[in-house]
Amino acid sequence: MKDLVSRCPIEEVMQVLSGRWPTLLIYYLKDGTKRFSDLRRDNPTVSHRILTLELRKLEKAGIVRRTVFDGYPLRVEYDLTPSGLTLLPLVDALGDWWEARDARRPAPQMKTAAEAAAVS
Amino acid sequence: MKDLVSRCPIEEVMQVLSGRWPTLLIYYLKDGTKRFSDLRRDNPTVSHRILTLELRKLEKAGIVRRTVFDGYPLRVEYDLTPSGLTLLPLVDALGDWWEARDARRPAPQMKTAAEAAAVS
DNA sequence: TGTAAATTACGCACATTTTTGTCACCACGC
DNA sequence: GCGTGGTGACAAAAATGTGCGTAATTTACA
Repeated sequence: MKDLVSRCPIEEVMQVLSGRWPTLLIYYLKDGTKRFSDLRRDNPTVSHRILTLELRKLEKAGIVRRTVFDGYPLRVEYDLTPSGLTLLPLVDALGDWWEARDARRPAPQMKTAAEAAAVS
Repeated sequence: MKDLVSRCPIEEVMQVLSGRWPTLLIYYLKDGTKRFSDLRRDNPTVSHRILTLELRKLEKAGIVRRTVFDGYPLRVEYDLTPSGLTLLPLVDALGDWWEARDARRPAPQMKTAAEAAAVS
């Protein structure tokens, strides 16, 4: 998703929120200020490069604030901006919608993991 | 985003909604039933292959319903499921949030396009 | 007391993986 | 041959990962 194809705000938000990490990072920052290494621990599968890139993207979007303290063993803190805080309930709502939808779905469904296993 | 790294519903929704097209398609289907070719016209930059793939993904997620009519010039219709309809306001809310955030942002900001142009 | 090693939060170059696009092709009836 | 709604093979592009280097200071150890 390098560039936009419409002037639609929906496409613009998705440009920022698309992918696995942005929403998860927002979710983890819900608890308050975190350091870079905290976020890595929260999600061990993200590479440090991608984590920095995603955080910068969120910063540019005005969702996350990055604070650098100079000193001994370098220290950078991340937290949600006021704007980011207003986004939080929307992201949560999507999660809730997904769960509710799961409950709503007709019976003959399988979890994706089970499906994958079954195909083998 | 081939597979999940957490059991978090947020990650699961994003697996479906990530990318440029899913939310835009949902948005276009807001107006009601559309045919495949209508959706292509709504968004001329999506390749037909991706359009089918995205629609199938949304179908599997229970957001979109696909109806095939057999007859002369083949005919397939797409519309939102009840579940998809409940998702709609959430997607709209994201768009609204983005616009509101734009208004909220401090003055010395540039549009990304302008930035890109300026760098050259 | 001197020296090596670890820590933190990255940036950079390169490699791999994943996603997306292109093009050709199919069946159907007109 | 046209338009409809696709599918499949292959290619290009984009996203993501890997491993190394860096700064300043602290700690480990002899």
